[in-house]
Amino acid sequence: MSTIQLSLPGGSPQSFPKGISAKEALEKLAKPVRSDVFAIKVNGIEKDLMGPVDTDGILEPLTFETSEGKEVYRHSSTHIMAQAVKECFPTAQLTIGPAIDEGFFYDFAFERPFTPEDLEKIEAKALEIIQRNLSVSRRELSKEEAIEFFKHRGESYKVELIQGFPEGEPISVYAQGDFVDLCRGPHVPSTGYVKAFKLLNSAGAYWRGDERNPMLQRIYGTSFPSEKELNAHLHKLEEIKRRDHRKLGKELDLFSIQDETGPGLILWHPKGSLIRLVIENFWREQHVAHGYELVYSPHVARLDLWKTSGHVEFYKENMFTPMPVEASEYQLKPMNCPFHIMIYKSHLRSYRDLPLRFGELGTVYRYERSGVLHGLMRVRGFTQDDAHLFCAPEQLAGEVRKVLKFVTFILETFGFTEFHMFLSTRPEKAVGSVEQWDQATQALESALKEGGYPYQEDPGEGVFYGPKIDVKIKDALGRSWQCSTVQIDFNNPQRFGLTYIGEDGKTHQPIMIHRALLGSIERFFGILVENYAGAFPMWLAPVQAKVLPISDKHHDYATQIEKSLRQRGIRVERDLRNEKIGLKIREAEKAKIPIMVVVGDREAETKTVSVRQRNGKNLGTKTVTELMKLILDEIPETVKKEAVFFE
RNA sequence: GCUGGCGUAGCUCAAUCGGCAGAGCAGCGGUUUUGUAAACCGCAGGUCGGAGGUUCGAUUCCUCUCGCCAGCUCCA
Repeated sequence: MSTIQLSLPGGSPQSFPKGISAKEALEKLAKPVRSDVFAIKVNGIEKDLMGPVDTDGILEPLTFETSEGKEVYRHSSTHIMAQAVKECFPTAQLTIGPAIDEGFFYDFAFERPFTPEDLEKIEAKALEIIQRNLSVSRRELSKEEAIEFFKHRGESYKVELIQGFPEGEPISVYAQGDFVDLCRGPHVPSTGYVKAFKLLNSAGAYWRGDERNPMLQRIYGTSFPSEKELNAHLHKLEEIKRRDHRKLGKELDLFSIQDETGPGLILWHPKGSLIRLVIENFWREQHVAHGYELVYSPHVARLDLWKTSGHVEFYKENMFTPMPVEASEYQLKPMNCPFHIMIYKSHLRSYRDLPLRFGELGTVYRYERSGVLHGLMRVRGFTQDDAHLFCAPEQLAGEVRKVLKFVTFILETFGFTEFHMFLSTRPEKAVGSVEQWDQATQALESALKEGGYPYQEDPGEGVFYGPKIDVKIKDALGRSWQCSTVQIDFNNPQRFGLTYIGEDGKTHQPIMIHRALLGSIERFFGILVENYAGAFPMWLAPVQAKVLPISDKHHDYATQIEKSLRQRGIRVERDLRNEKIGLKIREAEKAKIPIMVVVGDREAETKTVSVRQRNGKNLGTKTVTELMKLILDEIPETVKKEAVFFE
């Protein structure tokens, strides 16, 4: 019998008989083997723990702590769910069921949607299957055998999947009890390895994601190695619900979307508008300080403009229907770029003028299918914090570098400190030469590298007119949101015939950069609401302090305090209602006002105030000067007045 | 757009297996003059999302329609 050499990462190799199970080998190499190991990587390839090892190699045990391990665990979990569905509803057909970020799903072809009662039944059955601790085994079949096997079982979707597989390669199936599923694997050794299991919800999903295909019934679930971790996850889901900007937007009276107005169209109420105003003021000041020129453009324009820009050709499905005006047609703008281009074109430009940076908080309207609208996150009318930079090719990398620095500065001010950058390269359907793409992609890459930003490449995810960098931020709950985007465009300069006169006296074509930092003001605002759970930091809080007199004897003093704070530019309100202090505090607390200023006899006599924070902390007695300092100190320097400038 | 669920007072939610629709909070009027998350009493408030249909009678059953929610797809 031949032997093989196996080792742990960084460990010394030992000899084993060829075909030994990974588990046995591991038991000899690592003492003791952790009980939560349920799969293995052999030379970097994920394998079953019970499977044979045939080659020399390094064994890396997999647990739930690794992302690969998590995937295996959830994948096994979804098989358990699928088995439960088949046991409860034998006529349901299997389709696909992958692990996803925080759990798993499985799509079934079934004659009707699953009800919440069905889910309970399925979950109970799944727990029973876990109890049974069925061992999970792998088998390989030829393509023909596999087709025959699943045909026999009435699994026509599986047959369709297998028919799409390459010829000649063996096809693996996994079995646990009577349940057999087509699967690449690996899986946990037995169903009992899944400890905490929960089904979450069900909804329709198209076969292969195509709406022309039949609708399947998708069930979502999640699983963890312990009840404790599962509960923590369920709490997080509750927290997400609690922070939902649609709910908080109503409670805090920030905005509304009304049927009579139209879906996807936002009405900004005074408190929400105030926050927006603070955001926009900050944005404008910083743009001016960073060498941008602010512009304004109309909401509609001749359809011809959108033909020139290529939007009619490439973006039609997202545009509102054009409207006839006199002899021509006008289009509600889905983007701002053509206007900024027209401003560029209004003069003959010299290389000395470049780079030109036109910025605008430009409101655009896009037709979105009704089913995709979602609060402030996905709407039909929104304001982009847009800018278009026109530069010479050699300035490209430098401009991108500056934009990235600007992006992180702005987002950090809003309290986001974790960024993930993505570089998207040439898609299949693209304009421009491969050389142009390479050059632009290199400019983006070098800006990322020079800035020291780690990034991930998204091959083929660029826009048709050029490569781009997307920046995603992480919020307080660890969710990521894409806000900023920096896109290079060599298409539009060409379409619009943009030029500048170079040092050589000849005509050259500038390169355009489209960029947004916050993305959409509506969406970014929604993200802020959820990130802060409605408790905005001092500089954004629509009401920064509320003066609460104990009784109407103290109204004059309260009014006086209010006036002093207002004079220092603090956004302050007072509550002169004939109510007890407890109620006034409760309501100020619910409105998430950062500072409550309680004034009664004691304060009026000593010319002081009693200060309470919205977190319930009582800061005790302060002078008005101390109170003002307290509030103003909480406002970041960069948003106070002067903008910080950096190169 | 598609599949499923939902739509009752400003808000959060009851009820009616077809028979004049109910509570808390908010609002208004009064009493109370209050010390760090809800004082008390009273009043008012709804063509039950909209349009048709079935019925002696529809908020309830049926059809269509609008909107919302969860997904699919798409995306700032």
